[in-house]
Amino acid sequence: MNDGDFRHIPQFTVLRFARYLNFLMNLPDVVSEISSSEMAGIIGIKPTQLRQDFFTLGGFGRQGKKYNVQFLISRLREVLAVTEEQRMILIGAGHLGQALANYAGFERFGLSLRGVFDVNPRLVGLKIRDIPIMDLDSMGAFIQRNEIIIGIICTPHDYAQTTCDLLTDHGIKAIWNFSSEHVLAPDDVVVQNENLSVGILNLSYRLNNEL
Amino acid sequence: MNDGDFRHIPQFTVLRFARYLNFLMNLPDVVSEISSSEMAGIIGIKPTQLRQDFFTLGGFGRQGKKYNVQFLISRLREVLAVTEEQRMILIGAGHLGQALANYAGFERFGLSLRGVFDVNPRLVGLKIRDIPIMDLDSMGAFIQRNEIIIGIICTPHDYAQTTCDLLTDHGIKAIWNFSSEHVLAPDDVVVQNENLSVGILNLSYRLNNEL
DNA sequence: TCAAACTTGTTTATTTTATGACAAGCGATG
DNA sequence: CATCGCTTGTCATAAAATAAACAAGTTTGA
Repeated sequence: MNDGDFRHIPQFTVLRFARYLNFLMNLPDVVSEISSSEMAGIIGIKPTQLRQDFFTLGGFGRQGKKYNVQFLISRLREVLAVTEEQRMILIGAGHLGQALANYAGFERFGLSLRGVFDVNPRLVGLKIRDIPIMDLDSMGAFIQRNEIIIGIICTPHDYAQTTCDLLTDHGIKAIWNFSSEHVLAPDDVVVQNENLSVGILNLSYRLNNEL
Repeated sequence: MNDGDFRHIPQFTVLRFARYLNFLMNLPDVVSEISSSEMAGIIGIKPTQLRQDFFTLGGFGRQGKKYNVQFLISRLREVLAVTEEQRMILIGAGHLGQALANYAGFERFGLSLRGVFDVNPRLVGLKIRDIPIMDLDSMGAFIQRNEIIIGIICTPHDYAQTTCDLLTDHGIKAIWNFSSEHVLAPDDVVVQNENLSVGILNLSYRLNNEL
């Protein structure tokens, strides 16, 4: 119902888009359409917020009719830019690093983990799901040869910023940081800090204040 | 400088409190005081936001003087309710579950993981850092005997809601959910959904739109 | 002692996000 | 065909979060 298709998408709407996409992709195949209130109820938000979110994408859906699940999925993949393959590497093959490398759930978004790097010589040479663990010194060449654009940091916190610098020096454009240290990067690099302690501390606060 | 000490704390301020606390606890011992601009610069926010956040806690700090690191830490621990031990269990000993169980980083907040549960008989009986992996059937009794208040869900997404229900049925008051399914719980239970895909999808969006 | 360069506390304004209200459209039922 | 109950699109308003501005205090050094 609108023309330009270019409306500003609020920051928080993007986060919800990710949740919507996840939810829709987990849905059984037999579900071909869904209403805003059904979906919002399960996700735990208000239907009007969901419709407002979709409104920023321009008019799809028609009044009186539910949303088509497959169309929603493809539209959201488009917006979130996960229609084509994006290659990743991971640095730090500790417990969390290994767990993420073993997790195959990102592949359905076209996110492909190509290599794991560590400084521990006892880990170098091993494989995780056919993904080789390599020495950190070989990272630069690997990034260029394999057109890697996303780096995942799973090092101890005191190596996080150094690792981040190393990644950006070698041309990485997106960093997903799981260490407990907030890392900073140049303006042309996107950083997503995912400090797990924040989640549990927030839970602790809410446990003692909301109830 | 204020009296009642009771001001509303915005939701997002709480999340930043968690980041502040993390940052301060990672600091070397020799750093005994810090200014809002130093701290904000490293964390990647504006100094005025940091001061505004602390303002909600009532007046501490004095004009002209930097913040005392130890005082900040203890005040933040107080607000986030991590001054005393809180006991946790974890359900689902897959890769991510094992990684979290191996991660000792939460203990410094008094968060103590007491048991891991799984349905896989090949895992039951093993230990992770002295934490026993037990059969899911024994969970209810374990919760009551050990005064567990936090449950961590690391199951596949199609078992997440069932696990959540099981936990709440046995009196768990806080749930930290790492599955890709958003789980819902009764009003007297706090849920923190930590779907990892949201982070990477947000990163993908920003990579393709902010740059 | 005085001034300059810092610091934080607090209020006010701006921006961003969430909610509410309602028109408009579809589909089934009688 | 008319109506009732459902649906989404859209705009206006309310609420929340962020940023700016500045007063007021401390420290340092000339």
